Amino acid sequence: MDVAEKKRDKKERLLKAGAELFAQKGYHSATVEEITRRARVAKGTFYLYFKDKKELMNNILKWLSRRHEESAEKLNSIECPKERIREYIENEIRFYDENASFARLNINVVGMVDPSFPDWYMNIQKKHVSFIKSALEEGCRKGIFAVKDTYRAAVFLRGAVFMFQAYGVYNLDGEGPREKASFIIELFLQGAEKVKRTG
Amino acid sequence: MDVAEKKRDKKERLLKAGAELFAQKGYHSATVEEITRRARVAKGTFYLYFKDKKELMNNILKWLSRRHEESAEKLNSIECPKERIREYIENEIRFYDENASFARLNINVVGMVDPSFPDWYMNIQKKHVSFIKSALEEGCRKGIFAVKDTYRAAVFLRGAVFMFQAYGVYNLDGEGPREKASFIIELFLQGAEKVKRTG
Amino acid sequence: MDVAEKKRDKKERLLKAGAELFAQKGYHSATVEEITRRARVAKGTFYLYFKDKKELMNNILKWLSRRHEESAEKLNSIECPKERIREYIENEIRFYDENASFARLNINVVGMVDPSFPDWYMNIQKKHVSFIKSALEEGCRKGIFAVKDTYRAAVFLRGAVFMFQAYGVYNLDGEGPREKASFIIELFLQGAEKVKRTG
Amino acid sequence: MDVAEKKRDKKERLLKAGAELFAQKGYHSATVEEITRRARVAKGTFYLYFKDKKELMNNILKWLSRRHEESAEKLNSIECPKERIREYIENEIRFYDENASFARLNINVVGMVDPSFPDWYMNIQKKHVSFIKSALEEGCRKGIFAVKDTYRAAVFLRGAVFMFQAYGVYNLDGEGPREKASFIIELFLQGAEKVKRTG
DNA sequence: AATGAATGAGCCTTCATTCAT
DNA sequence: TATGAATGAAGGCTCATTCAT
Repeated sequence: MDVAEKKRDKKERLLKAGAELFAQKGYHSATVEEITRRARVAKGTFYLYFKDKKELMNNILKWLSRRHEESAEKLNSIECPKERIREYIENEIRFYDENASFARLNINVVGMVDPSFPDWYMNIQKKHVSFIKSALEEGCRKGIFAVKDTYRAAVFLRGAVFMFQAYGVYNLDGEGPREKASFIIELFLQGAEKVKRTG
Repeated sequence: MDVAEKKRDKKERLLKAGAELFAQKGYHSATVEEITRRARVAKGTFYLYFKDKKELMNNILKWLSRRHEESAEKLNSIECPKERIREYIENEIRFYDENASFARLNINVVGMVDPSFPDWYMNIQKKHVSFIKSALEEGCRKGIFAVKDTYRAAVFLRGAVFMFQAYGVYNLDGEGPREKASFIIELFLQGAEKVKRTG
Repeated sequence: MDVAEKKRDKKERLLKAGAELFAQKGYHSATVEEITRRARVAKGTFYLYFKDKKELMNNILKWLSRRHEESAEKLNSIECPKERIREYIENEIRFYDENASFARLNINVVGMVDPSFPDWYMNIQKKHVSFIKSALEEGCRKGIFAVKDTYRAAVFLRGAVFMFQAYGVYNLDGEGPREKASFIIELFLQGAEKVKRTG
Repeated sequence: MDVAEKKRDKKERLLKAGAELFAQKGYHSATVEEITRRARVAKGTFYLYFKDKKELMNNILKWLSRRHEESAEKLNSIECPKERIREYIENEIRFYDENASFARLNINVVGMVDPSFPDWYMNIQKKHVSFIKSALEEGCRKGIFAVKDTYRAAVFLRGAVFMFQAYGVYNLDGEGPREKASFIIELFLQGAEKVKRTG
């Protein structure tokens, strides 16, 4: 492993350790000392890779977001908007299942430390909402969906997904992403009212 | 104003100041000094009313929750479960609108400071979910709703409501609680699928 | 001793401790911990009286300058400019003898820590020079002195005095202020050239 | 350029960079990192040439002193003590004009960092004083000067020169070394008193 | 010899908490 | 009960120095 690789490795270890600890104890309660200890690195080394603690946080957010986005890349190639949303939901739930620390971070970060953090967070939400919105609009054009206000409907759906994610993170739930996703999309599409339906 | 009242007064001022500052800057960034200054009370006095900073937070959470619950008390007297849910949603949105600091606190508090805080938070969520669940069950029995898994459906709805609350707090939205509530309940009940319905 | 007095006392103790330690080891090598220990005060207490270490330095400089100026106040009431300069010199030497730490501070401070420090220092020098200059001008008008360039002559004399001060501080010299002052003024007035003089 | 030359070159670059930075920001505020960067040398290389930062400072002081002494070497060949002093003064002023960083260093160094530094500094002063003293004694023997206490007179003159140097460094003055030197020597020799003189 | 990544002691500063009045 | 001065533990960050390459 050459020097450049070693450096990359160390930086990743710091990002990982930071993500875990920030998620576990919050930004303030996680100390730089603790982070470096977990990353098996001396305290001073931290500052070779990050200007300060805040920058680590920013980097973690970017780093995790990128991974999150990567996990969603394949979605755009799905033709059918209904199916696309289904996959989106499944992917969301799975990603949170597999990246509990990201989930907690997302939640923890809101409103903390730096005024820019919550903004960053709401931007992510807005991206999700706008992704869903496009799919809904396309679906409406194609005669699959029937919603008048696609924006609000997207917020609505995003909320439902989010809550399932949170429940998953807090271990209040015990089922797989696929089942959850199916449940959500079905309920979203068909509603909860007792009516007779005809195809 | 007798002594007992005066005491209550000071305690409330501290609770209020704490709630505002915690919501604004987060738990760690709001200092005891700042809180007491805003409450027009000497720093030492703080510790006559609260064992420590954490206890203030706990008290604030309880205090705000109580107010939140009070705002929801009338709901139980509503006969029709559909209407009850509608009112619940409207009340939720309105309460967050009117208590933005509570909203932010709720969001901020998650995962912070003390392992007990997120637990407390999820307990609140569970209460909401279980309230919705009961209404759904009742509605199913009465032939108004048709959901197989009332628990998941409740989580679903709670999520949708939550996201609208959050959007409201972050000023990303400009409509009244009533309209939002109507939108949510309609979508929840009728779904988004383009199908013919027969009564 | 009431609270206000106690506070004043503590502040003075910190100023004194700071002056001594800064003089002894320089600004950077003297730690806040050390200063508070010497002032018999807890470390945190320091920050009740001074915003930071730099502010302590600034306060010390002002504090010592004020004392220095006070020691020179009586000078202006001396009629004869020659005598006034004589007294000035004597006072300078004595003040440095008695306030060795001030002397060292003056010397140490130059160019250190903060760009404003050397400016401050040269301003002090300029004040001295301009004091001497006035006396020389007055003396010229009264026919006591004969110097064409009073400004440069003042710089000249100030330098001579300064060097005697420094020698005193560094214990390279063993005579009293009065003798030194007399020597300086005589040499300044009569020069070093071997010539016959007639009254 | 062979290896030995290269080494010398690097060492000189470090000395130069150190001298400039110490003069500019003071000993503590100039970091080894900064010094090596300016000298276009890796950080670790520093320790191949100097045991530690303090040793660099010591070397700089010696290095500059040597240059200072070299600039004064021709003085000893001047027969007439009066002229020798005149040249000495001129050289002093000129050297400081041309080596402002040395001047600042001299001033900054006093009392800083290490107890040995001010000692070193006062030793330089003593050398100057003793140089002047010899010239004065010789002048007295030759009937040019008339001073009883040549030691104190030398301190006196050294101080005057020093202050002109300092004023020059701080840009408070705008004349050439020759003029300043003439002014100083004249005032020193003839004094400031208004008296009739006969040859 | 040269490099620059890595180290960790040490310092300034903050702030929750205590305590004398 | 109320005050606010005093405390000191703890944390972020710097930087001289070491060391593997």
